[in-house]
Amino acid sequence: MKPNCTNPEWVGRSKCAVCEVRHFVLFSGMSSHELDSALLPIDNLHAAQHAVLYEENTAAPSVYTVRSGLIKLKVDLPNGGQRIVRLLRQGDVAGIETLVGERYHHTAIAMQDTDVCRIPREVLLRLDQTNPSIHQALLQRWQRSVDQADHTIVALSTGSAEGRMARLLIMLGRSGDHPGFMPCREDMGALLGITTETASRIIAAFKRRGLIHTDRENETVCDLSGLALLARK
Amino acid sequence: MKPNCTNPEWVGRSKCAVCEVRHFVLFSGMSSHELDSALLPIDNLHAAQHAVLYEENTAAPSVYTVRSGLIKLKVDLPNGGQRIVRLLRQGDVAGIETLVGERYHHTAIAMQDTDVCRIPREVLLRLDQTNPSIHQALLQRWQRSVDQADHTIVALSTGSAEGRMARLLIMLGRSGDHPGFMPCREDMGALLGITTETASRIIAAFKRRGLIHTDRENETVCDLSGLALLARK
DNA sequence: CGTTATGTTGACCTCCTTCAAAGGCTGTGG
DNA sequence: CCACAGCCTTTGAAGGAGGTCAACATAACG
Repeated sequence: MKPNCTNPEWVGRSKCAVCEVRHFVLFSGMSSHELDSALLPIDNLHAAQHAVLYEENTAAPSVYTVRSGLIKLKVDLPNGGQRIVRLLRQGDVAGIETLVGERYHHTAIAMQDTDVCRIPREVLLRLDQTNPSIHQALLQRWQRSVDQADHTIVALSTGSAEGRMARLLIMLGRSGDHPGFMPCREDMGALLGITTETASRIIAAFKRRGLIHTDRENETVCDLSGLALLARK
Repeated sequence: MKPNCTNPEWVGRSKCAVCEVRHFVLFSGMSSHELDSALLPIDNLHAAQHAVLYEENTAAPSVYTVRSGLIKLKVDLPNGGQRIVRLLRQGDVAGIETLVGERYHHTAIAMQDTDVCRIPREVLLRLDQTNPSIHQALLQRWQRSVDQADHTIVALSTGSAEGRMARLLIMLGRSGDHPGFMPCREDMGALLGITTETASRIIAAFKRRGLIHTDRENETVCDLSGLALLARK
């Protein structure tokens, strides 16, 4: 995981005021002046695909906000398997549990090349107490986590494997950041609570049925309306 | 849903200072004086079994904290079915989403006779801004919602139906409030993402295997260590 | 005492898992 | 440049787990 601080634009801390996604991330409510005067020890990091941001049950010093890319939060199962609990995209927050607890509740791994801001626990705690707009933004992120968890219960863990897969593809398709990103079959299985083989079979069947194409640039395009039909039942 | 206000002890608002579960609920951080002087328009309600606290997608004027009993949060599925997203017990909070949004995200229904405190949205928003201990308690409840949602993903929506059921029974057994409460089979199915029939079959099999007994008072007792074995895989 | 809701059980069939093998893609070293 | 290893995907075959539909039992209730 490589800090962006080599770039002179990022001298030791991330200049949130010039961040192109600042409207999506936590500090969107702060004025440029506030941000400048805060001298925040916030780092802008680049996480290569498969990089691990933090691991389940380890000490939790930092919160991360996603600037671009895709992060999975997974937990290990007692039988050796694993389950992906949530996917995080632009504007989502990883590791908020650090604000009320000592340890991370998941393992966070980049599924694509991903840019994140790393914010120390204490900084965010202080901002939460002193800055009402940050406070409000924090509450919203927390609720977003709940909503996303609920979504993986209702949409990705309920009904037939085919229906779940359709809902997953729709969800990925709605991603503004990298439309049509295809996780590996193993991750799909861990997201839907099915085996890798079943995930592969379903994707293959979707391709044969024309619900998924892979164009010349190796990008996958989904027939969202067709998938929506499958997602209903 | 019947207000407790007929009881002279509860004259129009809940006297949180004398609440026997105040250490579990939101206002545990406030002094008696603070509570008394706040004149909070908080109602103490009794929800009979099957009573509906609020419905999905309706306007959200209030947050509820559970004083005793058991509440289910469910969502309706497009195909007519339903999925229970989480269970709330003593100290849990229902409807926090009201603090950052306009509508409830679930339907909340009492599974047993349940006592709740109903707190108006605005009151909680104000307390959150003015009282740091309330603020902290609120963050903790929010995180608890996330943890509970994650638990229903990992423990109740992953693995074989038998394993899920074992984990559900263990979870219900740990309930300090009403140990060994048995939901109806339909609710079990909706919690685990399986059919009512499968839930019934598994419970029946557990009884035959001696993992569950029903004693003379019709209370069910579980062999938690035996269930823990099944829960592992 | 019938009525209704809920739990149980059976039969059948579909879907998913499991185990195994083969194909395809990529990077590496000869 | 080719061969080979390693990883991921795909596919097959077989068995098991769970869904579906239906019948029946049981308990609660008017």
